Amino acid sequence: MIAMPAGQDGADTIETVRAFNRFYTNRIGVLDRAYLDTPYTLTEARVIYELAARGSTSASQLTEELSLDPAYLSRMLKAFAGKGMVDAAKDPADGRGRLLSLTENGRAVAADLATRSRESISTLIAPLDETERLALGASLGKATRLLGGGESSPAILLRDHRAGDMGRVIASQAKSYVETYGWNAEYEALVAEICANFLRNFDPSRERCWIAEQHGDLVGSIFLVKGGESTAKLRLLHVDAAARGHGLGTRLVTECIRFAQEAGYGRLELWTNDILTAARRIYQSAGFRLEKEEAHHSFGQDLVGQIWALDLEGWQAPVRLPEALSPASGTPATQPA
Amino acid sequence: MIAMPAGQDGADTIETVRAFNRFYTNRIGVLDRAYLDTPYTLTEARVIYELAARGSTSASQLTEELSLDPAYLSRMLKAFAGKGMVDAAKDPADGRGRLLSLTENGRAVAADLATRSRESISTLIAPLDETERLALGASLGKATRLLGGGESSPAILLRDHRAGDMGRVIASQAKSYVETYGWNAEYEALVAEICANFLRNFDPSRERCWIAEQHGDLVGSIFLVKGGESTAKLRLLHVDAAARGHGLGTRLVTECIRFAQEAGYGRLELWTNDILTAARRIYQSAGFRLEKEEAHHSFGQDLVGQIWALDLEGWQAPVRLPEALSPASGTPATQPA
DNA sequence: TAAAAATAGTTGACTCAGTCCAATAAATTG
DNA sequence: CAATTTATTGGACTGAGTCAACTATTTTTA
Repeated sequence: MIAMPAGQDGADTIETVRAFNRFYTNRIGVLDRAYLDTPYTLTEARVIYELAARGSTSASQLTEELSLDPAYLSRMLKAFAGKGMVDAAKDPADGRGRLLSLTENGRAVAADLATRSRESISTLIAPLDETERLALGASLGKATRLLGGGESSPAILLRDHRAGDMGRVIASQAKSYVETYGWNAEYEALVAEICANFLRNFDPSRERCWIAEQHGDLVGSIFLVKGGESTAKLRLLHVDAAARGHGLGTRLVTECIRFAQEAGYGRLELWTNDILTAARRIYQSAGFRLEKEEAHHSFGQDLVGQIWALDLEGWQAPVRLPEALSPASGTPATQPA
Repeated sequence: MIAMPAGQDGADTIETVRAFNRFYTNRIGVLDRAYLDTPYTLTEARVIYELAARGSTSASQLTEELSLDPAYLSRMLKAFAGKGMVDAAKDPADGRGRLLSLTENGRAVAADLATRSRESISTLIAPLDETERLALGASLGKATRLLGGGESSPAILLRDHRAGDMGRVIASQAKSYVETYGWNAEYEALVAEICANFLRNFDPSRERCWIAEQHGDLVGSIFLVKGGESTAKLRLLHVDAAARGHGLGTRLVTECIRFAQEAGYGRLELWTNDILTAARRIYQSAGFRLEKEEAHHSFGQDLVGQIWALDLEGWQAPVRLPEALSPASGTPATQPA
């Protein structure tokens, strides 16, 4: 009746990758033979693409990047030069090397190849509907990034919440706290209640939720809700393990404080637990002071709850170098005594 | 402050696939040249793999599947036969064709190739931690399935809820109802409340949640909770668009009813809305009767709520052919008058 | 600073994976 | 039974990619 969880350990990953490899060589490899109906080989096309992508390069860089035989590449470039596709100028810095670049003509060929490549992929994904296309793009993008092919820029976007985001926040927080601290389902219930109340009573002018997204995945969040007369409450700060080390927590807290200030609140409060040291450091650096501590038993654990507060009057974001995230990097002046 | 949603339309998908293609040929293609340190070409290895995978085949099937030149394959098979790797028996059914199969020897070669392939991939994913490996497997698996390489078997598993599942349920339902029926955030709030209460008051002997998972994605869910003396409530039935057409809804409802019966309830109730016709059909086929209808304004819409009920005394699952899912497929005998 | 070693690229010679075309032989069709 | 189609094979070829040897520089080292 109830089946096993879909276990996928290391060995299983290998089999999945192997299956993908076979599938991909069968399906895509077909398109490569007489590359896209052009007089060029797949390898030639790769060289042309690489030349177009980098402004000008050396032959050795190309052999390196594309794992080509230097002799083979040399002949290929000679042929390209013969057709007026590439310019090979002496490298002024190094007499041995030559600087290669595409001519106008060569760039036209590159553009043509790119168009054909797009068309061929367009055919490939033709049977997919929009949702499936998005899923495919996300999957292959993620695979590329995981295998080290993507740019290293994290590109984390902050945006307002949309349909389904509360659920994603609940899921990511519950999973994280259960796995990291062994908290029980009570925590997921609490987060769900908070989120439900947020949606029910949401007042856009005085409340807000920030969703941090990276490549379409939710990687962090923070909420600001009314707490009383002129008091706002910061809630549910969370940064996913995968996105830590980029100052996202600080960024979220800063956004939140700034909005609270603009919305006219005088004081910002938050409740947290002492074991969440990373979060505490962020609060401290932002200027929060610890107001109260109290032991409690929740989420199946003995914990120490903490209430922190920040005076929003004249608050200014502490100056910190972007990406400088070591615990000591907060300027001491902004830390409470 | 607030950035654009990470828009990824059709054109964007194409670019992602192209980038992946380039990356993959550069990264993986390298491994292919002198295939895995064996005397075999990549193409030869593909043929060997295919022969190992199918018990016995014809040459024409291989050329078809791997897009090979028949002449080329013929020569290759001859060479394999010479080395005692393949057996080519006359096809009794068709005198023109021959049935190909690997010999003991050939199977040993296939096993060796598989091992080397696994090792090479193991190296490739060595820098990834466990979470990243799982993500890679999931991504490539999904890409394979999307592009039509996976087995068509849906393989939907039902299991109890785990940490984070409530969040996933909330997210998928909210997204789905907002997109399909234009419901507002009130609905997400309601689902979140229901889930929170479920977790808070969860009584494993009399309550239960089923999560339907396909390839690691949540594709459906259903809840059973206490409703009163001897009455149980069925809640939050949902089947994701991607998983419809496999009888999952019926399967979930059947599981739920069966559990309710075993748990000793006498009556099962549920609340739904008349616009959810697919769900209603499932309830009807299972034997539920419409007890009450009432117009209400919720989720930003004018809706008609319905209460359905089922007498659990002596209930038996209606007989239906597996995968026979057309609305009329429920046997009339089991449908309420 | 001169000799040795490494780097960047070129050229010649070669091979073998993969292609194209035609032939053969059995099976199917009209 | 002639005509056509399907399954496979053989001959002939080509050109992508490899290996080794060589020149021209630059860098290292003794």
